[in-house]
Amino acid sequence: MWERSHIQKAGLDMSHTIREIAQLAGVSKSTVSRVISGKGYIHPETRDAVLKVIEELQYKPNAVARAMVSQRTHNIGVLIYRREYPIASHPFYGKIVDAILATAARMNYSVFVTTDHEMSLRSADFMLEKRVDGLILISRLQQNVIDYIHNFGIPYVMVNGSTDVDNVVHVVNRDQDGGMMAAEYLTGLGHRRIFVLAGPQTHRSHYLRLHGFRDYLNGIGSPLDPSSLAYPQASTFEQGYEMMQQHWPDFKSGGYTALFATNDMIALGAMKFLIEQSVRIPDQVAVIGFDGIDVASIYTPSLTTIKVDTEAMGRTACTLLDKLIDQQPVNELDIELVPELIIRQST
Amino acid sequence: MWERSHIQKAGLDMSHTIREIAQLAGVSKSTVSRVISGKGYIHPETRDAVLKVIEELQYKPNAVARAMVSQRTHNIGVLIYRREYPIASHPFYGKIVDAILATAARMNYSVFVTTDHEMSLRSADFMLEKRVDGLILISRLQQNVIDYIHNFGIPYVMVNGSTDVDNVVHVVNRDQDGGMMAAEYLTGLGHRRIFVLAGPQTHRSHYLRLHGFRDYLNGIGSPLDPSSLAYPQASTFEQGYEMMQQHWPDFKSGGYTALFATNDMIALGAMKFLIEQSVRIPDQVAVIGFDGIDVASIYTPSLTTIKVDTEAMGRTACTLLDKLIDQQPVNELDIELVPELIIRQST
DNA sequence: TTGGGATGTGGGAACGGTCTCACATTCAGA
DNA sequence: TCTGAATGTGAGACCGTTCCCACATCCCAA
Repeated sequence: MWERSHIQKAGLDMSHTIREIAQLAGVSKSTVSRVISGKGYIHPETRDAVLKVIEELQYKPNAVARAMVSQRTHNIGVLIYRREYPIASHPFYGKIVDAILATAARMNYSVFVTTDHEMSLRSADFMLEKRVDGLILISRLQQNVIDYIHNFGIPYVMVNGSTDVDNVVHVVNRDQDGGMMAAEYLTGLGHRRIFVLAGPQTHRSHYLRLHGFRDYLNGIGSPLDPSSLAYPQASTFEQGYEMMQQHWPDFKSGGYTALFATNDMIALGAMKFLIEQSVRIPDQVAVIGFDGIDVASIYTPSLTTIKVDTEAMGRTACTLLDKLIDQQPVNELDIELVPELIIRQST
Repeated sequence: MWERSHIQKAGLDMSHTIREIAQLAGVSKSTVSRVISGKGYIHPETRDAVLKVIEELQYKPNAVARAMVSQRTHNIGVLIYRREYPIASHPFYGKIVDAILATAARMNYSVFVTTDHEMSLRSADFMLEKRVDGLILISRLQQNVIDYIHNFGIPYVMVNGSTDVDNVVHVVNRDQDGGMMAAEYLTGLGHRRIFVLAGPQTHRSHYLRLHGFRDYLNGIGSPLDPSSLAYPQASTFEQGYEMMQQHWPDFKSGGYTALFATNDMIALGAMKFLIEQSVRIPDQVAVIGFDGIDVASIYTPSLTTIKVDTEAMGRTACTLLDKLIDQQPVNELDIELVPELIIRQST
């Protein structure tokens, strides 16, 4: 049986306070504070003496106490709504989180990461009570959660979501343009019979991607036939597979030469089914997805896709949030990022 | 041009203090504190009156102030060392983080997630200054970072890593057993000529997995030939692909019927190369990986693997850390989780 | 010599809670 | 009627910082 006290003893000793430093250096705590912050006048000799004690005791300023008086925690929260997947390992949102983590670190913010499924208000409450300086809301959170946060009066930025509230900073992908890019690319390759797997149309992204795609086809006078469309209920691999399976008879008889899915996971699921049916990709059927998740690049065949700039999403969200926190003016409320066509083996 | 003051005004008003509540309820702040904490005697009527004011003002206790006096932040930090990938989106570590996030939320902890590449001590310093109640260290951090944290005297748990320091709680996978399971399974299928791609042997996991595999083969009198072994420099998809490509001539002429890789990413990379060479999997070559990442299950063919219980890793780490924080006795320092063989299409 | 800016330091009030202690009231049992 | 435990409330110290203000030098120009 082993008790924690052992570990405790192993450490040199628990953390010190500014008062102890002051005492040992023979100065007042105000002076120590001045040395640490670098503000105000201080005699070089005094500074060195204080610095020496700080070094010796391995003193680390208490950020909690600091936050208490400065009313700034230098913490931000990331709140994600996900039903299907947990957050961090989500192939798409995880990338955004990564970018936020990297950018926030550079800006000296620590990041609370929270996933919110079901308990909704509880996780928001948590962040609010912890007095984060600001929040980044990812994906489509329930409106009541947004209102709740909004009413608390804390700065926040929405990523890849939408809300009814006005005057909120949004960072989104130009999904409609991306849809058009996909259509332009496929038709440019000569494809005319294209099957489309469109994820939940209640989702802003899926909706816009489909519409961009459709608009382009309309524009070139080759409109999308309703029978060429299927709607997976969720934007998952499994749904992609099942939907493809379900529509396989029509697909075969329909003379389709290409497939567009409104996200990569659906595309991959569909592709798996096609491969299992010994369909040669891209020779018999070309496949294009949307998102640009990592898996798409390592699949066999690797998946052509419209890549969302998740790095920029996270980075921009962070930068804007920092501005809001600093009360700096933000001259654009809606940041729209341009996606990129990544051509791979599947087309 | 839009300024943040607009958003500010939108909120009902900034957060209130216990003092305001007290004033409005006509009681002292001690009483309000008692209502909130539920400790001590309090008259039902007084409680209701206070509760009413709290509800009206949407009062949220300030966790920072609370932490200040209680010396407990109810925050924990997750520190991950990763060179190749960012953290959250890492297919393996991301899963552990997810489990930590879920468990921590259940235990009323908020979680700081930090990735540590290069800056090493800086991210540790950050957590320490924020006075987290404890830390979870994932993967093999540099020893000096561990020492640094250890000396500070804060409770911490190591996941999937190792250290020279004694009396540290470790949560690991039974990698050696897993290696044996892979060998047992493949030989059970009748395979005798097995090629092995073993990731960096400086990594505890890769080292043990290879050794378990080798031990089993030795045990059944069919030892692994050194020529059947290749060492990718990193445990990545690309390295798996390249290594397979490089050893392809030997592989073809060697009469191999199976491939074992010490992690899934390497296995997938190798598999991609094999598929591109029109090798039929599993008919001509059976492939087995290790880790049990999501991609393995959706690949075509899906990858048989030794799955590490990442959920239990995160959960256990959290539970143990909570015990350490609470100064409860921990009767086992090394928690070893049992991996599971997941049979899929590739074997 | 004297005034006053520049330089250097300390005292003490916040920040928003928790918690101990003191004190007041009620009430049951002797 | 008295006593003391149970119940209920408030005052104020404290957690570890920051920052304002007061005060003490020092130095240089008038």
